[in-house]
Amino acid sequence: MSTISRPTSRDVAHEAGVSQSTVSLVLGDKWPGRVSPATARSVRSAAERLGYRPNTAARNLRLGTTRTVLLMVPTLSAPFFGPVYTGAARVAARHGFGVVVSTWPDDPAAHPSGSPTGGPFAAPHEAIDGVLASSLATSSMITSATPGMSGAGTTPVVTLDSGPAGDLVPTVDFGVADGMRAITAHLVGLGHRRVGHVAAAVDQWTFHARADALTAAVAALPGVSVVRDSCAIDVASAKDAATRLLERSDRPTALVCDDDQIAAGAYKAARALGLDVPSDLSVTGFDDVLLATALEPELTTVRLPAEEMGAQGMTALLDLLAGRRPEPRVLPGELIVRGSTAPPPAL
Amino acid sequence: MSTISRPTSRDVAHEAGVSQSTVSLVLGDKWPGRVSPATARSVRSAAERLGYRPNTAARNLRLGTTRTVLLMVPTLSAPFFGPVYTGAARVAARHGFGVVVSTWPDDPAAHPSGSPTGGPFAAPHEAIDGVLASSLATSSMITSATPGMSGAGTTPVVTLDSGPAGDLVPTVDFGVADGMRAITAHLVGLGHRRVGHVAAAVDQWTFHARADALTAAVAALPGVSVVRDSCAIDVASAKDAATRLLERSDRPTALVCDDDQIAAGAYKAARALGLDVPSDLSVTGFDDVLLATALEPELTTVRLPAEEMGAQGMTALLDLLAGRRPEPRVLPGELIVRGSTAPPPAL
DNA sequence: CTGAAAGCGCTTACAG
DNA sequence: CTGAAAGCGCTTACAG
Repeated sequence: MSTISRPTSRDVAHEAGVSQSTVSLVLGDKWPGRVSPATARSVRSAAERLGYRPNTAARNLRLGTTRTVLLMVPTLSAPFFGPVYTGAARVAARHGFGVVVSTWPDDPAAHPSGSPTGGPFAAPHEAIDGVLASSLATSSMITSATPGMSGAGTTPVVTLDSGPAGDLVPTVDFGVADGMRAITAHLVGLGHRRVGHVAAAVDQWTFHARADALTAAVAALPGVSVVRDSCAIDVASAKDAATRLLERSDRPTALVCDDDQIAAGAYKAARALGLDVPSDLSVTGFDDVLLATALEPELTTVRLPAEEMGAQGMTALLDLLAGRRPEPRVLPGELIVRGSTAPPPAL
Repeated sequence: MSTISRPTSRDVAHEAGVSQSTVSLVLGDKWPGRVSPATARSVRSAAERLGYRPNTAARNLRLGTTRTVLLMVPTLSAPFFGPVYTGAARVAARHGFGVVVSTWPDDPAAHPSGSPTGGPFAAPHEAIDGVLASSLATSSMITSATPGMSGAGTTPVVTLDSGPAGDLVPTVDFGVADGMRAITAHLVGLGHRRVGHVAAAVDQWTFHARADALTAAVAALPGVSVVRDSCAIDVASAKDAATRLLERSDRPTALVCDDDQIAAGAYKAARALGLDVPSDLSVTGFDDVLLATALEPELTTVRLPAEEMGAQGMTALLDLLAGRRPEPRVLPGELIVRGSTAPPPAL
């Protein structure tokens, strides 16, 4: 064995006194019935002794796969997507896969000089076996979710948090509609009748679903009404939108916010108008990121299992790569009641 | 050309009417002086026509490199490390490198069942060309920063936010000491004389540096004193630590917090004690993550260019891989004065 | 200036 | 049960 460079399967073969192909069979777990148990044992121990680890590039070249999947997210600067990656990478690693991340071309942080290629995707730096596409715009749904750089054929895709897709593609979604219904029930149970919705002006399935679910939930309840304004997902825009809602003559007594960051903006709007949260105004969020418990009072919100979504998405993609057709999955959100919601002020 | 699978350099050669090696020379930009310009042009156009992209696995196998670097961070669930990754990946992509992320083994989210291998590192799923190691514990500094899984020889390492390392390893750090000095000067300029330090009880260089810098800055100013308490980096622990400081008989008029999340805990402690920020108590943070402007009042803090650190770290690692010895770099933080600091209350 | 050939380290028929 | 051999798609001496 050479001590300079890392050992190859030939080194292991030499050490064990067998041929290189036998090593490959044993270490690839294809040996039962083809190699004697004793030989298999000696190969394993030789490999261990030498600290052998197979060369990924060689295996990939031979097999025509990369054991790499691409996770596409809107941005990595938002607190929500780190955990999605973590979950996906954990499951991937268990199966010898790596995960590379790419942000959509319109994320200025990742593509300062503009996207080099056409289409909705930035070309990844290397070939990939599959794509995990998170938070797609409703319009770009399925067709464009198939990157064009794969030469011919189609790259297997699983969409995350992008809504149902029939049989076209496996999906993993959050139960956002149930989450919105839980928020509505909670607020109405507290006595609220005029609800404001501070909606994210972002063309993603999840936000359309949130708005639709709130509208539907309120419509089912006589005497309850909802007014809506929308904003970008940043605190300043959210504060402006919330202020517009709170300056209406029929001021809402509760503000349902499309995510936790927007809720932070609603807090600011309330304070600026001299309204106390929660005694004058109830506020709810969505996601349950760190921010939710950093705010004062702590935020009533719907917890979305981001890491679990990454993990389940990767599991589905692995199934797909193995030729199976994974069922659509929906991960339930959980209403977490904290200090930002209370009965509306007495009339 | 086969329409089934993706084109290889042989397909391009056939299309251009040249040999495969000529294609390789041209596309690898090694042609000047060895291939005629006309031939080079025709190869390029053939490659373009076919949508040729070189097979990474084959190149890696031939060259013995992976064009993959490993970014090791404490956790991806904290808002700080997403941008570090983004910056590193951006520079890497420009040079045909990919970045895989791994968290230290003690991150429970990423390693639910414990770390399989010994040593301070979880083994990455594949071979790598280099390591970007962020936020090392002071004790584990250099020696353990060299993963043992690279067979023989050493894997090139650049440390981020882990302090100076002499000539042992290239480093990229933040100017945290200057940042602390700026905070101190700001507070003392406002009239504060009793400062509390809510320190992160985390064994990383950056936090030791923050504490030391604050101690030194205060020691240089007659009549100014500092008291210190420490906590884990979460809002609840920070609230407790801040409360202990604020219940002292010589209550500080300003709380210098080791990061923005800790500052959020300080806000809570203040509110619980009926103290207004900033009229009764000034609070400062560190990092300037999203949270800083979500809080009310918005937080005076030191902005740390996280994405820039990722980018510069990758640049340094690329230099190192090219055989150069990149100089240590220090990225200055910037004091951002917002609404959480004001003169101390009149006596 | 151009091409034929070796070889990176694997996996997998195929022959014995 | 075991081994010799082909070949994945590149890069780079080497020969012409």
